[in-house]
Amino acid sequence: MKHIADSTVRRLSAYLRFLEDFEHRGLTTISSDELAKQGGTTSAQVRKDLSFFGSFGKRGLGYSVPELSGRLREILGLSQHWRVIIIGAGKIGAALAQYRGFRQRGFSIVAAYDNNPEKIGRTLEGIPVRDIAQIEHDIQREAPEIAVLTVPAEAAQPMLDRLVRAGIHAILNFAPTQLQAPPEVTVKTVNMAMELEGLSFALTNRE
Amino acid sequence: MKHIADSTVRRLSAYLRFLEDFEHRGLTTISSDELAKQGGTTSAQVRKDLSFFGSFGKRGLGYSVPELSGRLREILGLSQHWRVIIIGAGKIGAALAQYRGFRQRGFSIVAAYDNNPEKIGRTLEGIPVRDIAQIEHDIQREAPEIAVLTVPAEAAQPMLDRLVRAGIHAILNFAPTQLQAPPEVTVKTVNMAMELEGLSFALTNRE
DNA sequence: TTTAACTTGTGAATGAATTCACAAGCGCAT
DNA sequence: ATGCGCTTGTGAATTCATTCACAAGTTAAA
Ligand SMILES: NC(=O)c1ccc[n+]([C@@H]2O[C@H](COP(=O)([O-])OP(=O)(O)OC[C@H]3O[C@@H](n4cnc5c(N)ncnc54)[C@H](O)[C@@H]3O)[C@@H](O)[C@H]2O)c1
Ligand SMILES: NC(=O)c1ccc[n+]([C@@H]2O[C@H](COP(=O)([O-])OP(=O)(O)OC[C@H]3O[C@@H](n4cnc5c(N)ncnc54)[C@H](O)[C@@H]3O)[C@@H](O)[C@H]2O)c1
Repeated sequence: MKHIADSTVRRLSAYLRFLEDFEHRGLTTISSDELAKQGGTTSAQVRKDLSFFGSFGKRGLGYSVPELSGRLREILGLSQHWRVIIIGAGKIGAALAQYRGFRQRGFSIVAAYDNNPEKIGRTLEGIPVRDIAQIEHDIQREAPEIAVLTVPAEAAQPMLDRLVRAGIHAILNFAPTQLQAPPEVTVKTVNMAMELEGLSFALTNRE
Repeated sequence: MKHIADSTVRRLSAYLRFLEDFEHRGLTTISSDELAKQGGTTSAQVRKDLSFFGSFGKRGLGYSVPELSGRLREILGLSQHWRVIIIGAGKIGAALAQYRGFRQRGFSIVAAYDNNPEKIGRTLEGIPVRDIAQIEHDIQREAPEIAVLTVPAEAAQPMLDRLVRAGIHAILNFAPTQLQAPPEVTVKTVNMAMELEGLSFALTNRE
C-alpha cells in the first residue's frame, strides 16, 4: 500500500469520533462537508483522506454513517482488541491505567509493571502491578501488542530495548526523551513539556 | 515575522533539550550534524530551522553550546517564567500538578481548580485545589498565562470559552475533543487515544 | 422522463516543508 | 601566508500535503 501520512491517520481517528457521535444521535448519512466542519478541516481533505482506502460514499448523498465508521474501524485496526501493558506504575502510569477512555475504544490494559517493591502486588482499579523482572515471561505468555512507557527518562531507552527484544512492536512513550528503535517497531512520543513550550513560543511571538 | 511551522518549533524544543544535556557534560561547541543525530533529523534541517531566527554558528566550528541554548530559550520564550493553572483536579490533572518536569523548565503551576466540594481546599504536593467558581477572580488577580484543561470531554468547550473570556490566551487540552477558540488564543490538544489509534493503524497496516 | 440540487472521487494546481549542494568563513598546521 | 579540513547559511530543487475544480453519479420532485 502507498504510504499514508501520519496527519492523515490522525484525521481518520477524528472522523471516527464524530461518526460515533452521529451514530449515537441516530443519524444515518453524513457529507464530507459536515465531517470537515466538525474536524476543523475541509471537505476536499476528508474525501482525499478516504480516497486512499477506497470509495465509501454515494454521490449526491454522502456517506452512510454506520458503513463509514465500520470501514474506519477496520482501517485503523480497531475491529480487534489490543492488549496494552503499562511500564512504570508511577503517577502518570497510574492515571493512564485507571482511564476508562482506552478500554472503551478497544484497548484493554492487562497489567502494569514496576521495579519498586512497594508497588508490586497492588492493583490499580483491578489492574495488577507486577514485577518488571517477569515481563519477558509475561509477554511471551500473554502476547500484549502495545506498551505504554511511563518510566523516568533515563530508564526509557534501556526499557524500550528490553521490550523490543521481548517482542513488542508498538510503544507509546511519555518520557521526555528521543528514543531509538528498529524500523519494524513504531514509537509515538507524547511530550507534554514540548507542548507547553509550543504555547510559550506562541505567547512570546504573537504580535 | 515570517510564519514559523509547528514542526519547526517542536524541533527547536528538542534541540534545546540536547543542548542542556551537552551543557551538563561540559561540552562547549556542537555541530548541526551532532544535533541532528540526537534529534533524528538532518543537519540541513537543523540549520534551516535556526536560520529563521538568525545565524548563531561559526563556520568550520559549529555552535557555542551555551550561546545557542540561550538563544533557543529566548526564541521559545523560556527566559521568563510562565504561570500555569490546571482546570480539573482529577486523575490526570493531579498527575500533571505533581509533575516536577514542568517547573524545571520554567512553568510554575500556581493552582488547580475543580467543582467537586470533596476536592476543593485540599492540596496536591503544595498546589492548592480551588473552587472553579472563583477562577475569574483569580485570573484577574494572579494573571496566569497558560491553562491546562483536564476536565471531562463534555465540560471542555464551555470551560475553554469561560477561560478565554477571563483572559487566558494559551490552553493545553487533554480532553479528547475538538475545541473551537478565537484566533488570538492558542490551543494544543494532547489526545492519547488518538496516539494509540495511530499505533493500532501501524500494527495493522505493516507488511 | 426530465430537470434541479447535491455530493463524491480524483487529476491538476498550488502551497509548504524538507533536502540538496555549494560558496563562503573559520581554525589550525605547516 | 597558504592550504586543508571542517562547518555554516542559504538559494534552488525536490518531495510531500493540501486545495481546487469539475465530470460523473445520485435522489427527489415535477
Ligand atoms: N507525571 C506527569 O504528569 C508527567 C508528565 C509528562 C511526562 N511525564 C514522564 O513520565 C514518566 C513518569 O513520570 P511520573 O511522574 O509518573 O514519575 P513517577 O516517579 O511517579 O513514576 C515512575 C515509575 O517508574 C518506576 N520505575 C523506575 N524505573 C523503573 C524500571 N527500570 N522498571 C520498572 N519501573 C521503573 C518507578 O518505581 C515509578 O513507580 C517520566 O519520564 C516523566 O518525565 C510525567
Ligand atoms: N486519566 C487519563 O489517563 C486520561 C488520559 C487521556 C485523556 N484524559 C482526559 O482527561 C480528562 C480528565 O480525565 P481524568 O481521568 O482525570 O478524569 P477525572 O474524572 O478523574 O477528573 C476530572 C475532574 O474534573 C472535575 N470537573 C468536572 N467538571 C468540572 C467543571 N465543570 N469544572 C471544574 N472541574 C470539573 C471533576 O470533579 C474531576 O475532578 C478527560 O477529558 C479525559 O478524557 C484522561
